[in-house]
Amino acid sequence: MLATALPTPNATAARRAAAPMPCPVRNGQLTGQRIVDSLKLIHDKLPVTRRLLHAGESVYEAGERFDCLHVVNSGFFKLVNLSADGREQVVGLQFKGDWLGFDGIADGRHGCDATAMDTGEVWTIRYDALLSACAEHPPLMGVVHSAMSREMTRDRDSLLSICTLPADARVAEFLRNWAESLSERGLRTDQITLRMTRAEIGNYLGMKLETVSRALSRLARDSIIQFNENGRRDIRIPDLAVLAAFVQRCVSPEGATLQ
Amino acid sequence: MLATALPTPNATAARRAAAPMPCPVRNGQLTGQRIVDSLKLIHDKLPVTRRLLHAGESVYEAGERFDCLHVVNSGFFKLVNLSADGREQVVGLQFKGDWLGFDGIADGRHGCDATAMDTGEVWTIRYDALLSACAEHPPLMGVVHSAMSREMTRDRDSLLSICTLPADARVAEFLRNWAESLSERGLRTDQITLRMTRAEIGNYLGMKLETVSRALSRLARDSIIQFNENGRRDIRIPDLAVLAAFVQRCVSPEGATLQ
DNA sequence: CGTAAATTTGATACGTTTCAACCCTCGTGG
DNA sequence: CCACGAGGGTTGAAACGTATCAAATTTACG
Repeated sequence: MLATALPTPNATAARRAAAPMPCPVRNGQLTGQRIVDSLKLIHDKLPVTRRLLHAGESVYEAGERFDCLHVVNSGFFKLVNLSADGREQVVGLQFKGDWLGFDGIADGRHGCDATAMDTGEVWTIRYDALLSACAEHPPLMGVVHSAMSREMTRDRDSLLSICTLPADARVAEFLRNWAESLSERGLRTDQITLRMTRAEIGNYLGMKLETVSRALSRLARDSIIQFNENGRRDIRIPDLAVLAAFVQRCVSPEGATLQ
Repeated sequence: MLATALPTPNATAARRAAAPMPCPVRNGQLTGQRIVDSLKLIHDKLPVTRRLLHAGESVYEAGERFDCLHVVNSGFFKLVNLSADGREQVVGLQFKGDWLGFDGIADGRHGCDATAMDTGEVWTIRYDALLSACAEHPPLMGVVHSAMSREMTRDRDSLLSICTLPADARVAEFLRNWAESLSERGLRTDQITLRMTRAEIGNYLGMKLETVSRALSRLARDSIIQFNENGRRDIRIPDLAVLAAFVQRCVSPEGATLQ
């Protein structure tokens, strides 16, 4: 039993599972509505500057002075953390409705690079303007806090996966999360196009590119995913539940289907 | 070269290092002042409820309804993220001046357990009361945002270490960060007492307890740290620079002392 | 169309985990 | 007072999973 690594009694392991958990589809729809509503609120109440970026262009870079936050309106973006000695780590993937730049608030400088992964648009908002607007329009503050809070939760779930799942399961979880993000935004989840190289995926998941490649090959061999005819960047997920079940099987290799 | 795992050109690797980086001691003093000032502001402007906790007691648990945030006034606390299937992961260690509970804002429920590691006090603040107070007293909002932002930055630095450093260096970095936290709070850094078991440290760093034990033994053998006469929970760090140098040596095993 | 980049796959090396034994400390109760 | 047991820690040997190195193949793109 993995969880016994911590002395804390694990009688409460299923607490989180016990929390109200609406069905994924409905939750996706609710989340989708939240994203749409938030974007509308931002657009209506804030002085935003629209900015179009192409793949590889950066919204900001680590070390730059922090003045603005950005909301992703389309496309998707990676956050890369850099160490002084040149190590780099993808620490986040941001989709429509997600924010960029919170990490700069504390010390007035950005701590990460934010880079477009394909063509996309961000809405740029001066932080001081945001604060003024929030003062006049409190619900806006709720939107901002929720976005920060959600980002922390996502980062921690990501850390949990990295530290507790073997490579194959990590890749499966990654695909599942990606599909979930698409679902929340009202997009189809059976057909997903990764706009990241194996090296980027591997960096994000804490493994090497070859390991990602092998994991995907195994998932395909077991028919948990399929590659499209064209290239190997398009992945079909016949059944998300099967993908989730695979992750569970990696965690508890019992034959029994518990819960 | 590790960094070539990502296609992004790495010409900018030292950007972060190039950012203004005051000497550690002075930075510690500045941070210490910030912590003191923040706590004073919170205490003056907010209706706080003081709450004393003993080792093992929880401030809140995952799944509980979110109503309040908490500021650590003394002691230290761990944040443990739980998955539905029982995996658990220490995702944060919070010291004096740090906040607890941000992760609950987004969906109204806490996503982690927050547990006291020794006797300590938190100041509990109703979230709605905090919002009202911030509306009347804007600097307070800055304090809250900074705290959230800093927590995100710290989590990402932690992820960077976990994904890019070998076990020994991770343990060394952990000790260095711990000492840095103490330094920022005006405490002595040559003598630190870990109030965590090897299993907890290992979980936090993404390795097993035996690996932590071996890493500490090796650091001690190389005189980078020393164990105290009493027990092996008290660790002396003769020279923080040597500890930092050890981490660098793990990353770039060249004999040359670059920069 | 040709070249560079990305991907796959195999063989091997390496680091961490697993399993096991043993030690130490501390609190408890015979 | 000391025997005892529980929890934490250390260390060794072997097993395991992932990284590394090295092809060969496919894909992207000027």
